[in-house]
Amino acid sequence: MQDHKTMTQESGKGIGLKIGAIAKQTGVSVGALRYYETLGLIYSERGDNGYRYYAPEMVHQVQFIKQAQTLGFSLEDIGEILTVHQRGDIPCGFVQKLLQEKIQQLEAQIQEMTSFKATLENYRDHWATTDFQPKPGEICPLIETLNQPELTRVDANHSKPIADGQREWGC
Amino acid sequence: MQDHKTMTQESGKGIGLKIGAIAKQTGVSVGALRYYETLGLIYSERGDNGYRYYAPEMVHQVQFIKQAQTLGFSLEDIGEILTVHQRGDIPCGFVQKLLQEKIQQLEAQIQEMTSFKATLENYRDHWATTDFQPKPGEICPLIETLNQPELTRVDANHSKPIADGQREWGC
DNA sequence: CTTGAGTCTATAGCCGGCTAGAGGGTTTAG
DNA sequence: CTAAACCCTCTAGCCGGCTATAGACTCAAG
Repeated sequence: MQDHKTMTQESGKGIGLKIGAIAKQTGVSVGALRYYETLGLIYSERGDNGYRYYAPEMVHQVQFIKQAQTLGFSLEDIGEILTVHQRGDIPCGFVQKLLQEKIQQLEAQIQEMTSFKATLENYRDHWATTDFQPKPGEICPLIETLNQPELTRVDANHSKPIADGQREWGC
Repeated sequence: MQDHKTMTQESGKGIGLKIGAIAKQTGVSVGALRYYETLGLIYSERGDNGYRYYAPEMVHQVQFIKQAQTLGFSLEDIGEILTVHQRGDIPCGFVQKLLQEKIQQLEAQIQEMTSFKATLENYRDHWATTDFQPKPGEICPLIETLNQPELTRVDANHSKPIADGQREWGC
């Protein structure tokens, strides 16, 4: 016995669940559900009143979508998974392939960000030991002197900075 | 002696540089320059023809914007830096503060992504040792069994997975 | 004088995953 | 019966940093 409201909506005329019932049971907003339908992730039958009526299995399908999102899958990915499923095939192999791709993308992004962070730390540490006084026409010598090759080429080697002595950070 | 075309545009009536000249000298598109102007990052005087005429210093200012972008600063950040500069203050301290914030945000993102990646790897490795056969009504048991607490709580401890034996991945 | 290159404004679109609102019709609880 | 709660479609907006049109004007070279 769920709650009263849900019950009446579920039974009603035996056609199916209205969109609000799906929303309540899944925690996904009505707007999002309509959006999923435009993407073909879920589907419904329409009553004479124009209302969407969903088969009870759609609750599960929406939960599946939510779950897949927590794994970082895009709605497009999820659409492909569901397409495989609806062809009658088992999408697990495909899901594993997608997951492996996600992991690799993540790895690449992490590397990129780590390297970038090292570059920024490099700048920060270098700047921390420098006095600044913009030359006429300069905005911020910190940024404007970045073209110096030793600074721009560092790339994740932040242990031993730059500072070869005689650079004219003359500001 | 730059090239001929640029020369004529630069001199002209002595009013300033037209937008195309700025674009050529900085490598920033005309559209982007107009966009910067709507954000207040650069400014121009208008001729009687309605054209923008830029002071030569604007070339430098646009290069500054580009350079600051390579450090990960948003155009909004850059606008604030330029505001400080145009007040007559030296923005270096402010820039250092912003940079430090960027580094910390980056660090937080990297940690988050690393942890997330570990979770995904955990799933992947667990799934690699499992046979899949969806139960009736299931779409992909890989995804649908994620609610099991040992799997969802892993968090960056990917060395010793889960698999306590008797789980009914009965599919 | 003509033609092509440059400039102007204003608007729409992109990426993803929605949310919010207007302006209607329908259903349901009391 | 009535009012609230629900449902519908269509449109616009968000985030950032632009790009890409359309339609009109101006300028420079031959």
